[in-house]
Amino acid sequence: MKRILARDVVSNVGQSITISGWLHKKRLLGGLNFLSIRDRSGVTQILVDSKDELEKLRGMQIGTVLELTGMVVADSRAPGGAELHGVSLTVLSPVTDEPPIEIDKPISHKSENLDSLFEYRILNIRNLQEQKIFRIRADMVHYIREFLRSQEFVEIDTPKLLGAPTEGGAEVFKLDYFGQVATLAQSPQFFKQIMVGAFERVFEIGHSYRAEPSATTRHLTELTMLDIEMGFIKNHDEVKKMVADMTKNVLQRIYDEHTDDLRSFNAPELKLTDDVPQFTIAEIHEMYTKATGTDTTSEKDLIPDEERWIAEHARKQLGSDLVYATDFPREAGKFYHKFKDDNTVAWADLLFRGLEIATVPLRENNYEKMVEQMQAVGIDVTLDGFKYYLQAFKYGLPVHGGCGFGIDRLVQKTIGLGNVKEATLFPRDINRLAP
RNA sequence: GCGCUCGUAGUGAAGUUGGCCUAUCACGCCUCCCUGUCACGGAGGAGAUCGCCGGUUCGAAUCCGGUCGGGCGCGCCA
Repeated sequence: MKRILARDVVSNVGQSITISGWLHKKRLLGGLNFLSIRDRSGVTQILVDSKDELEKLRGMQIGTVLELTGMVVADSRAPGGAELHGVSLTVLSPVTDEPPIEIDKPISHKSENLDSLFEYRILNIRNLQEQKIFRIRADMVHYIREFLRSQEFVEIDTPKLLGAPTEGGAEVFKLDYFGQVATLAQSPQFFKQIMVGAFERVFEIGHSYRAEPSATTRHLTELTMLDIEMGFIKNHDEVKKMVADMTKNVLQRIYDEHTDDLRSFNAPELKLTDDVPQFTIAEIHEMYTKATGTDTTSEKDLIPDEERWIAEHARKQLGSDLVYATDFPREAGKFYHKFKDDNTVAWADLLFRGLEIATVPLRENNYEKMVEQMQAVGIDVTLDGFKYYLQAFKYGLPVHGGCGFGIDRLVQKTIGLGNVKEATLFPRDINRLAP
């Protein structure tokens, strides 16, 4: 018999149907016994009226996989307006061990309980509220793809297994590769720039690996990045606008289409403006120093508290959850950045609710200048890690820029989760490699 | 990596100025009762060498040292 999903039960009133799913809840009242059966579309209530049928569930724990056939009866007292009566049930996969956590109850997201959250991830991901996080995440990624494709970006995949380390900066993971040293990619940086030479506009959604011993609420060792790169741009503003438009589009859609889900997480009200407010790093240092008395004017980057402060300012004074911090000082720049005449870098950070979610720089695209900037920081441009990269410049790259955008952080801040790991199915950090 | 903080049944918590702890509660689990539950309700029961090692003491969940692990903040972060 054809399987009917939970969401379609109510449209089969008067019919005998078969459903299958996981035993989600037993509420045994004696002569009146209710079961909740979970499938991918939701939960169906079953009224078990036969003692023999109920007896098949003796010793069966939550999570037991069942198939049930019964008559759909409309009843306003049933969740969803209908339930199954007169069921006969078959145990497809018995579960006799008591699950270590309660799947049908709210799962604690208190920071001190996060270890248990990830330790029992296999089971708590069956919790309906927990699932919402990852359904929201899946849709946000889907919206990002739709937006970028509508702007004629081509999706690419680039290798995560690389040779000797190149970019420097963040620590890289090294591993044995048939006797030679390989590293895990910290970003698709070089490859996406190379691909500008083919498609002008490219993006990749993939994993990046960083061996930084960071123990914070915003770091993972394996993270999901959206990398965008676009060529033939007039100026830095054009890239910032593209990234801002994409972000606003995705946020607005998720708020429109998951309104109830976001409310169930007490997600903050979404505040967007036509133009994302912008402040230079120097301006933020000055404003922050004036407001708090802590002098940050000699910092090359924003300190975490400044990120929170400027976000608060943008939300309260300007009505925007998004804010750009622009014009990083020259000493913060890397060899592939485009430096400006005023001793700053054409590089902006996009902050969302107080957290850096994207870096949005302009690249140097002139071959000679690129080689010069590389040699200035002691790079041997004949190494494999650089010579192929440089070919793209030697044989013609237009002015280009893009962004590295943290998907995990975007989801975290959209929902209002305290730790980026909560927005990740199976987070990887300094101590956790499983599950 | 540094600082602060936490570690008690399967889960979440209380107890932590040493003795009233033979360790308390809630949920879950087991047995039974219950005909409209939806965090069902009721009665009873099982389940913890209080992270680990060592020390102080007549006596340690509680104090001290070490160790492992978690969390938060900072640093680091193309």
